[in-house]
Amino acid sequence: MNASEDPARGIERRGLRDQVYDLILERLLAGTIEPGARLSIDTTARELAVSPTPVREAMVQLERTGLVAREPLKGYRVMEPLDAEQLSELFSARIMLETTAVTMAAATDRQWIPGLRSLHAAHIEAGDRVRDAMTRGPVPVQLTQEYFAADIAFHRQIFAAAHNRYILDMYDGLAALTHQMRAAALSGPRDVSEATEEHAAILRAFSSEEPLDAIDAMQTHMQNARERSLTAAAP
Amino acid sequence: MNASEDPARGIERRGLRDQVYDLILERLLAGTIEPGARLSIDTTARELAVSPTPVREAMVQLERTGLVAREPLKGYRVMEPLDAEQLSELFSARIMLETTAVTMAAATDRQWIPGLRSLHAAHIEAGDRVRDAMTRGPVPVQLTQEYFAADIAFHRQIFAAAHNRYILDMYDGLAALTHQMRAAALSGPRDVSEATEEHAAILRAFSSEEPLDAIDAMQTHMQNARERSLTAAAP
DNA sequence: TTATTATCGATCCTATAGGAACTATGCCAC
DNA sequence: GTGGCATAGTTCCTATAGGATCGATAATAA
Repeated sequence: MNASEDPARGIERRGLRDQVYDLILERLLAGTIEPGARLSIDTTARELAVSPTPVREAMVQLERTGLVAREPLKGYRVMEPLDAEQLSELFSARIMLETTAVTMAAATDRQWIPGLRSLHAAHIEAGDRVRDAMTRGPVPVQLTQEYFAADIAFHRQIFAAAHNRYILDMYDGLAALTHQMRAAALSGPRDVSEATEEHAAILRAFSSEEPLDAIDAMQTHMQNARERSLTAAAP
Repeated sequence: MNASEDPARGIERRGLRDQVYDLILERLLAGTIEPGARLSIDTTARELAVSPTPVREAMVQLERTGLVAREPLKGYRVMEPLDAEQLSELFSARIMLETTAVTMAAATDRQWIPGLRSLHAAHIEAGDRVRDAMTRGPVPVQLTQEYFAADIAFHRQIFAAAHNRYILDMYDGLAALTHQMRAAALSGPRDVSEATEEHAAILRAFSSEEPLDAIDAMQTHMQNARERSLTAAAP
């Protein structure tokens, strides 16, 4: 209605479309909506107290993430979780992207490495909180969300350092699916420990005098991550 | 209005959104709209005799192609043509994708090669028509459009043979920019001859007993294409 | 003459209403 | 009992109208 009611919100100026997009994306990544369920346009609009138009725009944008599917004249549906074949293709695509990004990033002046180090520290802290919560029962959704966000931020920093906007966009396009996949694959505290340690190895290689070693470290990380997800997906 | 007027169109069922998307994309790729010009929502809606809502949805979808940019509360603009840095990044991204796709495709059973051969023949025919038109003055827009479409179809077949939907989506996401870039770089009949010959080399390698040679052929093609675009962009 | 401010026009953004299509339920015929 | 058909409900899709914002022009003051 009156978006300028709160002057403290400053220069949001994003329009309703992006806010609706963030809200629905948050719901989808939380996994509370069952796969295959229909995402009604105006039901969602009523729930969020907006008109269907911005919801419709957000849905178009959500198609790009691969989390929802559109059937013309039938509406939107929540995508089913990835099967084994899709999982394999997703990892192949990620390996291609990450390998290229690491190679490009290793050829730069590496001024961005302090930033990567702090992101790594944040990832470790989030991992500690998750492992700590694991000892006391089911892990709250918000903790795992923060953990995955920190993980993605670490990888994304490497892509940003590669200085290629198109490859960065490709990674962002896969980020939502990767997040969803990992949420389904996170099985125990060992996954967290292994992931943070592999990240540390990548960081060490970048900081060393042989930054090209980061390529091998990243490929090791990817292969281990693939195995971790496969063992979790096929019980 | 009444989309069911023609019963022979069968089960299109695409809704207005995709039709509007195709129309605007066609206009953008034709290059008749000057860069930086504003794409008014309801002006476009009036021109196409539809309501602003499907136009708005098509615009969201067009953002993904990189041909239009959105400024919240200010509308959409036609993107400026790619500068040298963006051009370099685009080629780096394409080389990554094409190299990976060729490697994957070479490892398959290669039943798709007859299809690639016919696409190559169509590409040659379209190239002949363009070169023929070049001798008689300015080339009609439709001919160059068909030529680029045949070129993209050739590459896309290789991506389809790689059997990775995510990498295929990445290629599709770059296709519009590639098309636009090539339209600005097409300078003379030599470009057409070289491109078709390089495609022929890729096809020969795929058909040979050493399909992995197609990787080298593709990389040669990419590097030559990069040089052709650079010489055309910097007169 | 220059800088600031107020006003006007155009456009985007949002909300509401009506028509069209799809899904599901119930009925009838075989 | 089963298959086909008609009808009702729900939802998507499109169109129109009103409020808010941005950019530009013109007028005024220094």
